[in-house]
Amino acid sequence: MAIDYERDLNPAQAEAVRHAGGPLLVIAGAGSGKTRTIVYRLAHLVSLGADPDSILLLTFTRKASQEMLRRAGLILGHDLPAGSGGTFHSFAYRTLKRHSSRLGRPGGFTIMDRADAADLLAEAKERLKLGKGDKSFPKRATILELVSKARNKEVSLATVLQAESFHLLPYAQDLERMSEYYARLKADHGLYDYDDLLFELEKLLARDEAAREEIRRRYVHLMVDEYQDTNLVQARLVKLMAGERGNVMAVGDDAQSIYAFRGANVTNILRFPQDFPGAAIVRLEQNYRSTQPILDLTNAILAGAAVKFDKHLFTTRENGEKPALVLCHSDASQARLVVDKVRELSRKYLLHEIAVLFRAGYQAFQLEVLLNKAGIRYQKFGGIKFTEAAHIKDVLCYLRLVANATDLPAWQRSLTHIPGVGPKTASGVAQAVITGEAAKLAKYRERFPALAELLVLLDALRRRADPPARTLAALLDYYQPVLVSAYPDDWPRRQQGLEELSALAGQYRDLELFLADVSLETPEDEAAGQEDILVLSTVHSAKGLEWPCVLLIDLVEERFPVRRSLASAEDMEEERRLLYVAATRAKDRLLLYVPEALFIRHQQRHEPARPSPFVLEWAPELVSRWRETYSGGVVPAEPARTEPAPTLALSSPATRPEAGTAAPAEAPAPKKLGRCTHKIFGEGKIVAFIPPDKYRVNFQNFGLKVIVGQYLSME
DNA sequence: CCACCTGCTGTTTTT
DNA sequence: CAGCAGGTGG
Repeated sequence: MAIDYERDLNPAQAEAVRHAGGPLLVIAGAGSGKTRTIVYRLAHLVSLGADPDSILLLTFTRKASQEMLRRAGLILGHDLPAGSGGTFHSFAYRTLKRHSSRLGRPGGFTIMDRADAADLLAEAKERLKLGKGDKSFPKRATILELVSKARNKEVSLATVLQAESFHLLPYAQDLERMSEYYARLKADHGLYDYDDLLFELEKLLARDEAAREEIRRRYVHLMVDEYQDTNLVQARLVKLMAGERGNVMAVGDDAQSIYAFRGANVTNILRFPQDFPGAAIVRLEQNYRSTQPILDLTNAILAGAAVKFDKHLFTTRENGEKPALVLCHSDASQARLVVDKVRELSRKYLLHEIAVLFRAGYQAFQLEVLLNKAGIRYQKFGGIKFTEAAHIKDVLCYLRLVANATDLPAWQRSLTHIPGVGPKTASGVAQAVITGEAAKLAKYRERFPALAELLVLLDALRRRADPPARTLAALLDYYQPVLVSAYPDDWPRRQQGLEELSALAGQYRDLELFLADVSLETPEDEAAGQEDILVLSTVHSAKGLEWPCVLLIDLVEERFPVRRSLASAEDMEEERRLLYVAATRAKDRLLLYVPEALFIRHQQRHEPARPSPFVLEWAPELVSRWRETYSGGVVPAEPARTEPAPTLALSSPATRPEAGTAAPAEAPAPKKLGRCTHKIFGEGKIVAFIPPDKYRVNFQNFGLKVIVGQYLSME
């Protein structure tokens, strides 16, 4: 197979592809053909005689890794050898498993997902008798987040608390103790959390020369994508594996760093030339993805960053529609408008060429309901995963017990499904099983006949060591009545998921490997991408992907950026980069939705929302503006001119002078204090002007509120 | 002593 | 709507 490098690549891409050896850093702007460059380089190396088995492709996210391997397979004309690439975590698992005899963990090890880790922390809390009766003791999810962040950033728990949760500082000691106990529980029960995979691999490579040499011999060429998302230990792993030879190609974009929250460190990519002396550096700046109007907007988003990026993307795709900014009454009507728009677009585009993006998984709930009603098929990425669904976890826990009889969280979960058994009994039984206290166990078996049944089954399965699919089938028989009684309203739907799991298990011969893949690689959903199906995705999961049409919803304060980030300049910068990532996914059409009110669940009513501060930065010519009419249509909205009285009209957000450049005296003249109306709140009285653009309004039915002037009309 | 029920709270992103 | 704490009844 001959690849025409001259035809397919621009000079910068070709330079990266032809790079002879030694370290190479590719700074690749969004849509600049980054994946293409990696894939062509891989093909080039193979054409020069490199063994495909000797090339390792690593990234942080599973999505990006799958996409990279898929495209590499396409250009090479065949699938890459298994083990050619994956996420850092899955690579770490495979390597650790291969060297498990050297790890001093004879019983094998099980990977815990977030829920398991939280359960184990709860166990630690229980045993240490911490936080009893203290309502403000941090929740286990919060603690897990803090513990993991401390590890990822490689600082003390106290430092993390100091930096972002000072209100929890009084608990620093308790949390420290919990964290230590948690680590001990993991070691005692053959459990690894996600972070352990990376640190254990580092330990192995650093201490065990034979293992290190084996890896270095095996992987001659290392390619790391999304390098800006690596954390400290990942960067050290790359260094350890590359060795003296330093055949590392790191690809990334500092402007797309969106994982600082889990310890990703942009300085990794900035420091690459120092970490790997003599590194060649190639910059890819021509964008092949988006039209110029879309790039104008994304360049503007970056221009507002506090840390300026030395980046200005350009394209030859001069023509195209401006991004559309759509004002809608509420998030509920936004969902309806999005469905309408998807229907309209689907006349010109295939459904899978359209994506709806959002900041957090729950923001798609209303939309999902409407899509189901409209009969539009969709696939959702991000948010709750297949394997996190309760019934799937149940069954996986039985399997885990077959693979690892000391898996404490798995015991807890499996045993509490037995009638009459709760957390305490479960803990006691697990303890008795693990330590082999036969007498104690016999008592438990007597008291709970169903327990005896489960123990016999697990024992038999462990001895038989069948292929995973057969073991799973036996366990499903056992689980069936549990499923029906635990989920009386929707067990048939859940059963389908279990069948999918069975099908997946059929592809494996090794139980441990099956379990690891289930927690480290998203099992491809039944709709595997190429089908004609709409994509819903969090912005994080959309990274590295592209669509002709992108609809971005909920561009309001508190949702994008999320509320918590408003307090910290650093977090706000990450939100900005996140918005940049979202907008740069679009090739032809970009639609941005700004609801003016959000449904507040616990109050059962709508509250007004303010547009995202990022939206307020955009100059009027960057976007076309639209608003929802009261009859549910969408009409062009001329900025500012729609205001009834020019003297009262505040400059529209887009024309507002840069904050800080305008002296207070130059601020727009305040509206008269007097009566006004608001779409949601109805009639009210303006009682004060709050520069630069807000009013305090006393509404007849809602009381005092602070409202952006733009949303008030005067009588 | 412990499982189960009831009522309150507060919602990010990934491996 | 889940996750969690505190009360209750077995």
